[in-house]
Amino acid sequence: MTQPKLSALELRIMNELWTRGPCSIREIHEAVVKKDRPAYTTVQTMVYRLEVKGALRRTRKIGNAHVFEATTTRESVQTRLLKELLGLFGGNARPVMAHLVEMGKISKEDIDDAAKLLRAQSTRPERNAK
Amino acid sequence: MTQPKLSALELRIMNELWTRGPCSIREIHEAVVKKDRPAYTTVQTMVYRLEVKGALRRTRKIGNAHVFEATTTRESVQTRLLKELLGLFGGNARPVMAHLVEMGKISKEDIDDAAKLLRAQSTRPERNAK
DNA sequence: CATTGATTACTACAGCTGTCATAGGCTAGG
DNA sequence: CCTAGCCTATGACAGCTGTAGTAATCAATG
Repeated sequence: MTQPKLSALELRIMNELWTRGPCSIREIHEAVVKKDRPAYTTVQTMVYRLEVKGALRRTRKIGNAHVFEATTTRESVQTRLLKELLGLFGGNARPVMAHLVEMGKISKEDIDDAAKLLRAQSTRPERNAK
Repeated sequence: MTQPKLSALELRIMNELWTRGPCSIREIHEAVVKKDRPAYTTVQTMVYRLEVKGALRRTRKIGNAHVFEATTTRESVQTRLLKELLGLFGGNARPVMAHLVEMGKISKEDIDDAAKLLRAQSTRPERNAK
């Protein structure tokens, strides 16, 4: 795997980069701090670790501050997470969907949409399954 | 939260208890060892920690061996995991389903089934959503 | 150029996870 | 009753996460 597995807080940080585009530690901190309150240097540490893991990189400087940008896509990370979850659900998507419905997280439109996607895909080249 | 949050290996162990019912450490170990190979005492340690966390308990002894049984349900743990994942997906189930389709993990039947569940539910008392 | 305020770079550390070894206790077989 | 073997109870430890303090640096301002 190219993907080095990210922790919860690391994910929160990556989320900011994914939604806002490249930003400084200050910006990430301010965004993240709304939900919870890690100190500035805590965010900084995490960013450094993400850099070491290769999930982001420094692009340029503004003043003496670095600007960071994601080098992994949200998609790929989400896919990996979902795979992991599926494993814990016995590899079967059905209980996942059942839970989503049960939790009131799925609307009719969501389902129609998924059905549409599925149809579109089945007429398409082989997707892996396993 | 009553749920103390379980790690990957802890989940694997709970899975055995959930599917097989009460069993001894030896049995859990033998089941878990097929996939990977943690030593017997590694499983033992995990079981003890799960006991401390209150996710399982000792029910009786066979010879000098204890028999353990889950005290949390698979459902509740799955729900919690899914909530966590949803958070990382921005609280929205749609990208989750899209990914599942994309990964070839969802069949037409799965979708129909979910739709059925949804209909059944919508005629039913208020489920939380939010 | 000297001061000040922000930013970086580095260090530290505690709790959780996964990993197991070891020592001692108990059961079953002879 | 004694011994072999399984099981339990503990202890240890390294790596990862989250947390943050501190010292050094840099840039801008007067």
